[in-house]
Amino acid sequence: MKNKLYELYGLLLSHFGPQHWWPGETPFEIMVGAVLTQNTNWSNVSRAIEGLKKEKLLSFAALEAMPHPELASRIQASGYFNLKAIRLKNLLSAICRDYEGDLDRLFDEETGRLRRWLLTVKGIGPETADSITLYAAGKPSFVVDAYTHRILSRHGLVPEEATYQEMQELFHDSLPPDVYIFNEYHALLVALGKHFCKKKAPLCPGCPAKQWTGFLIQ
DNA sequence: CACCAGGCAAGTA
DNA sequence: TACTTGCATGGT
Repeated sequence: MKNKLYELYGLLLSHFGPQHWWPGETPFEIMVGAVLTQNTNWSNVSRAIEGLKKEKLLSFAALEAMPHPELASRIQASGYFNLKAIRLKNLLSAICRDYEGDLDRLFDEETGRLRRWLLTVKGIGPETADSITLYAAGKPSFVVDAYTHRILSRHGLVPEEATYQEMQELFHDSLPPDVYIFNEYHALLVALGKHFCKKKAPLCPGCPAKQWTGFLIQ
């Protein structure tokens, strides 16, 4: 009862079951997906990634060498394709510059160092940095997204104007720094958000998911 | 038809 | 510092 966030985790896990994120097979694929899914439905991202896979182009070397117009057209289905082509290239170029193009070396960095390095890349913001850190590198940095903010604020657990850092600290202070828990918890919040906490949905006292909101509202 | 989706950076005052 | 705007596809 004193740690609502940890309690919510258990409740979500028992209702939705393990989500087994990220939906990607390799750290590289996860990193690419993290950039492509910025403000975008996953089904569109998935189409773009499957297209690259089909042509055997989903590799560091292939994408790094690909001219901008071709990369943009190949990721068209993910939306914002010109922007995302540049962002992906920025990231790959920076890895070449600072880590000799060696993803394993980048992902061997200590959690905080890795996250801060990712944030220096233009086009990588806090959520994308944390997604890569947690899901591609396997380090415990909690991912906060639009659903997380909506769910927390609608339950009165944070003010509407809470910042990314404030929400992340709330999770970091409430949970053991466990990669498995961070992984599942974020995925479960997305699952919950998709079902019951959409933008236009009624606020939580009246929302349809009585099973999980009941205990939070009291 | 309008609205939304697992953001981010640049522009304006 | 505090808002606002551009980026773009595909599903409901």
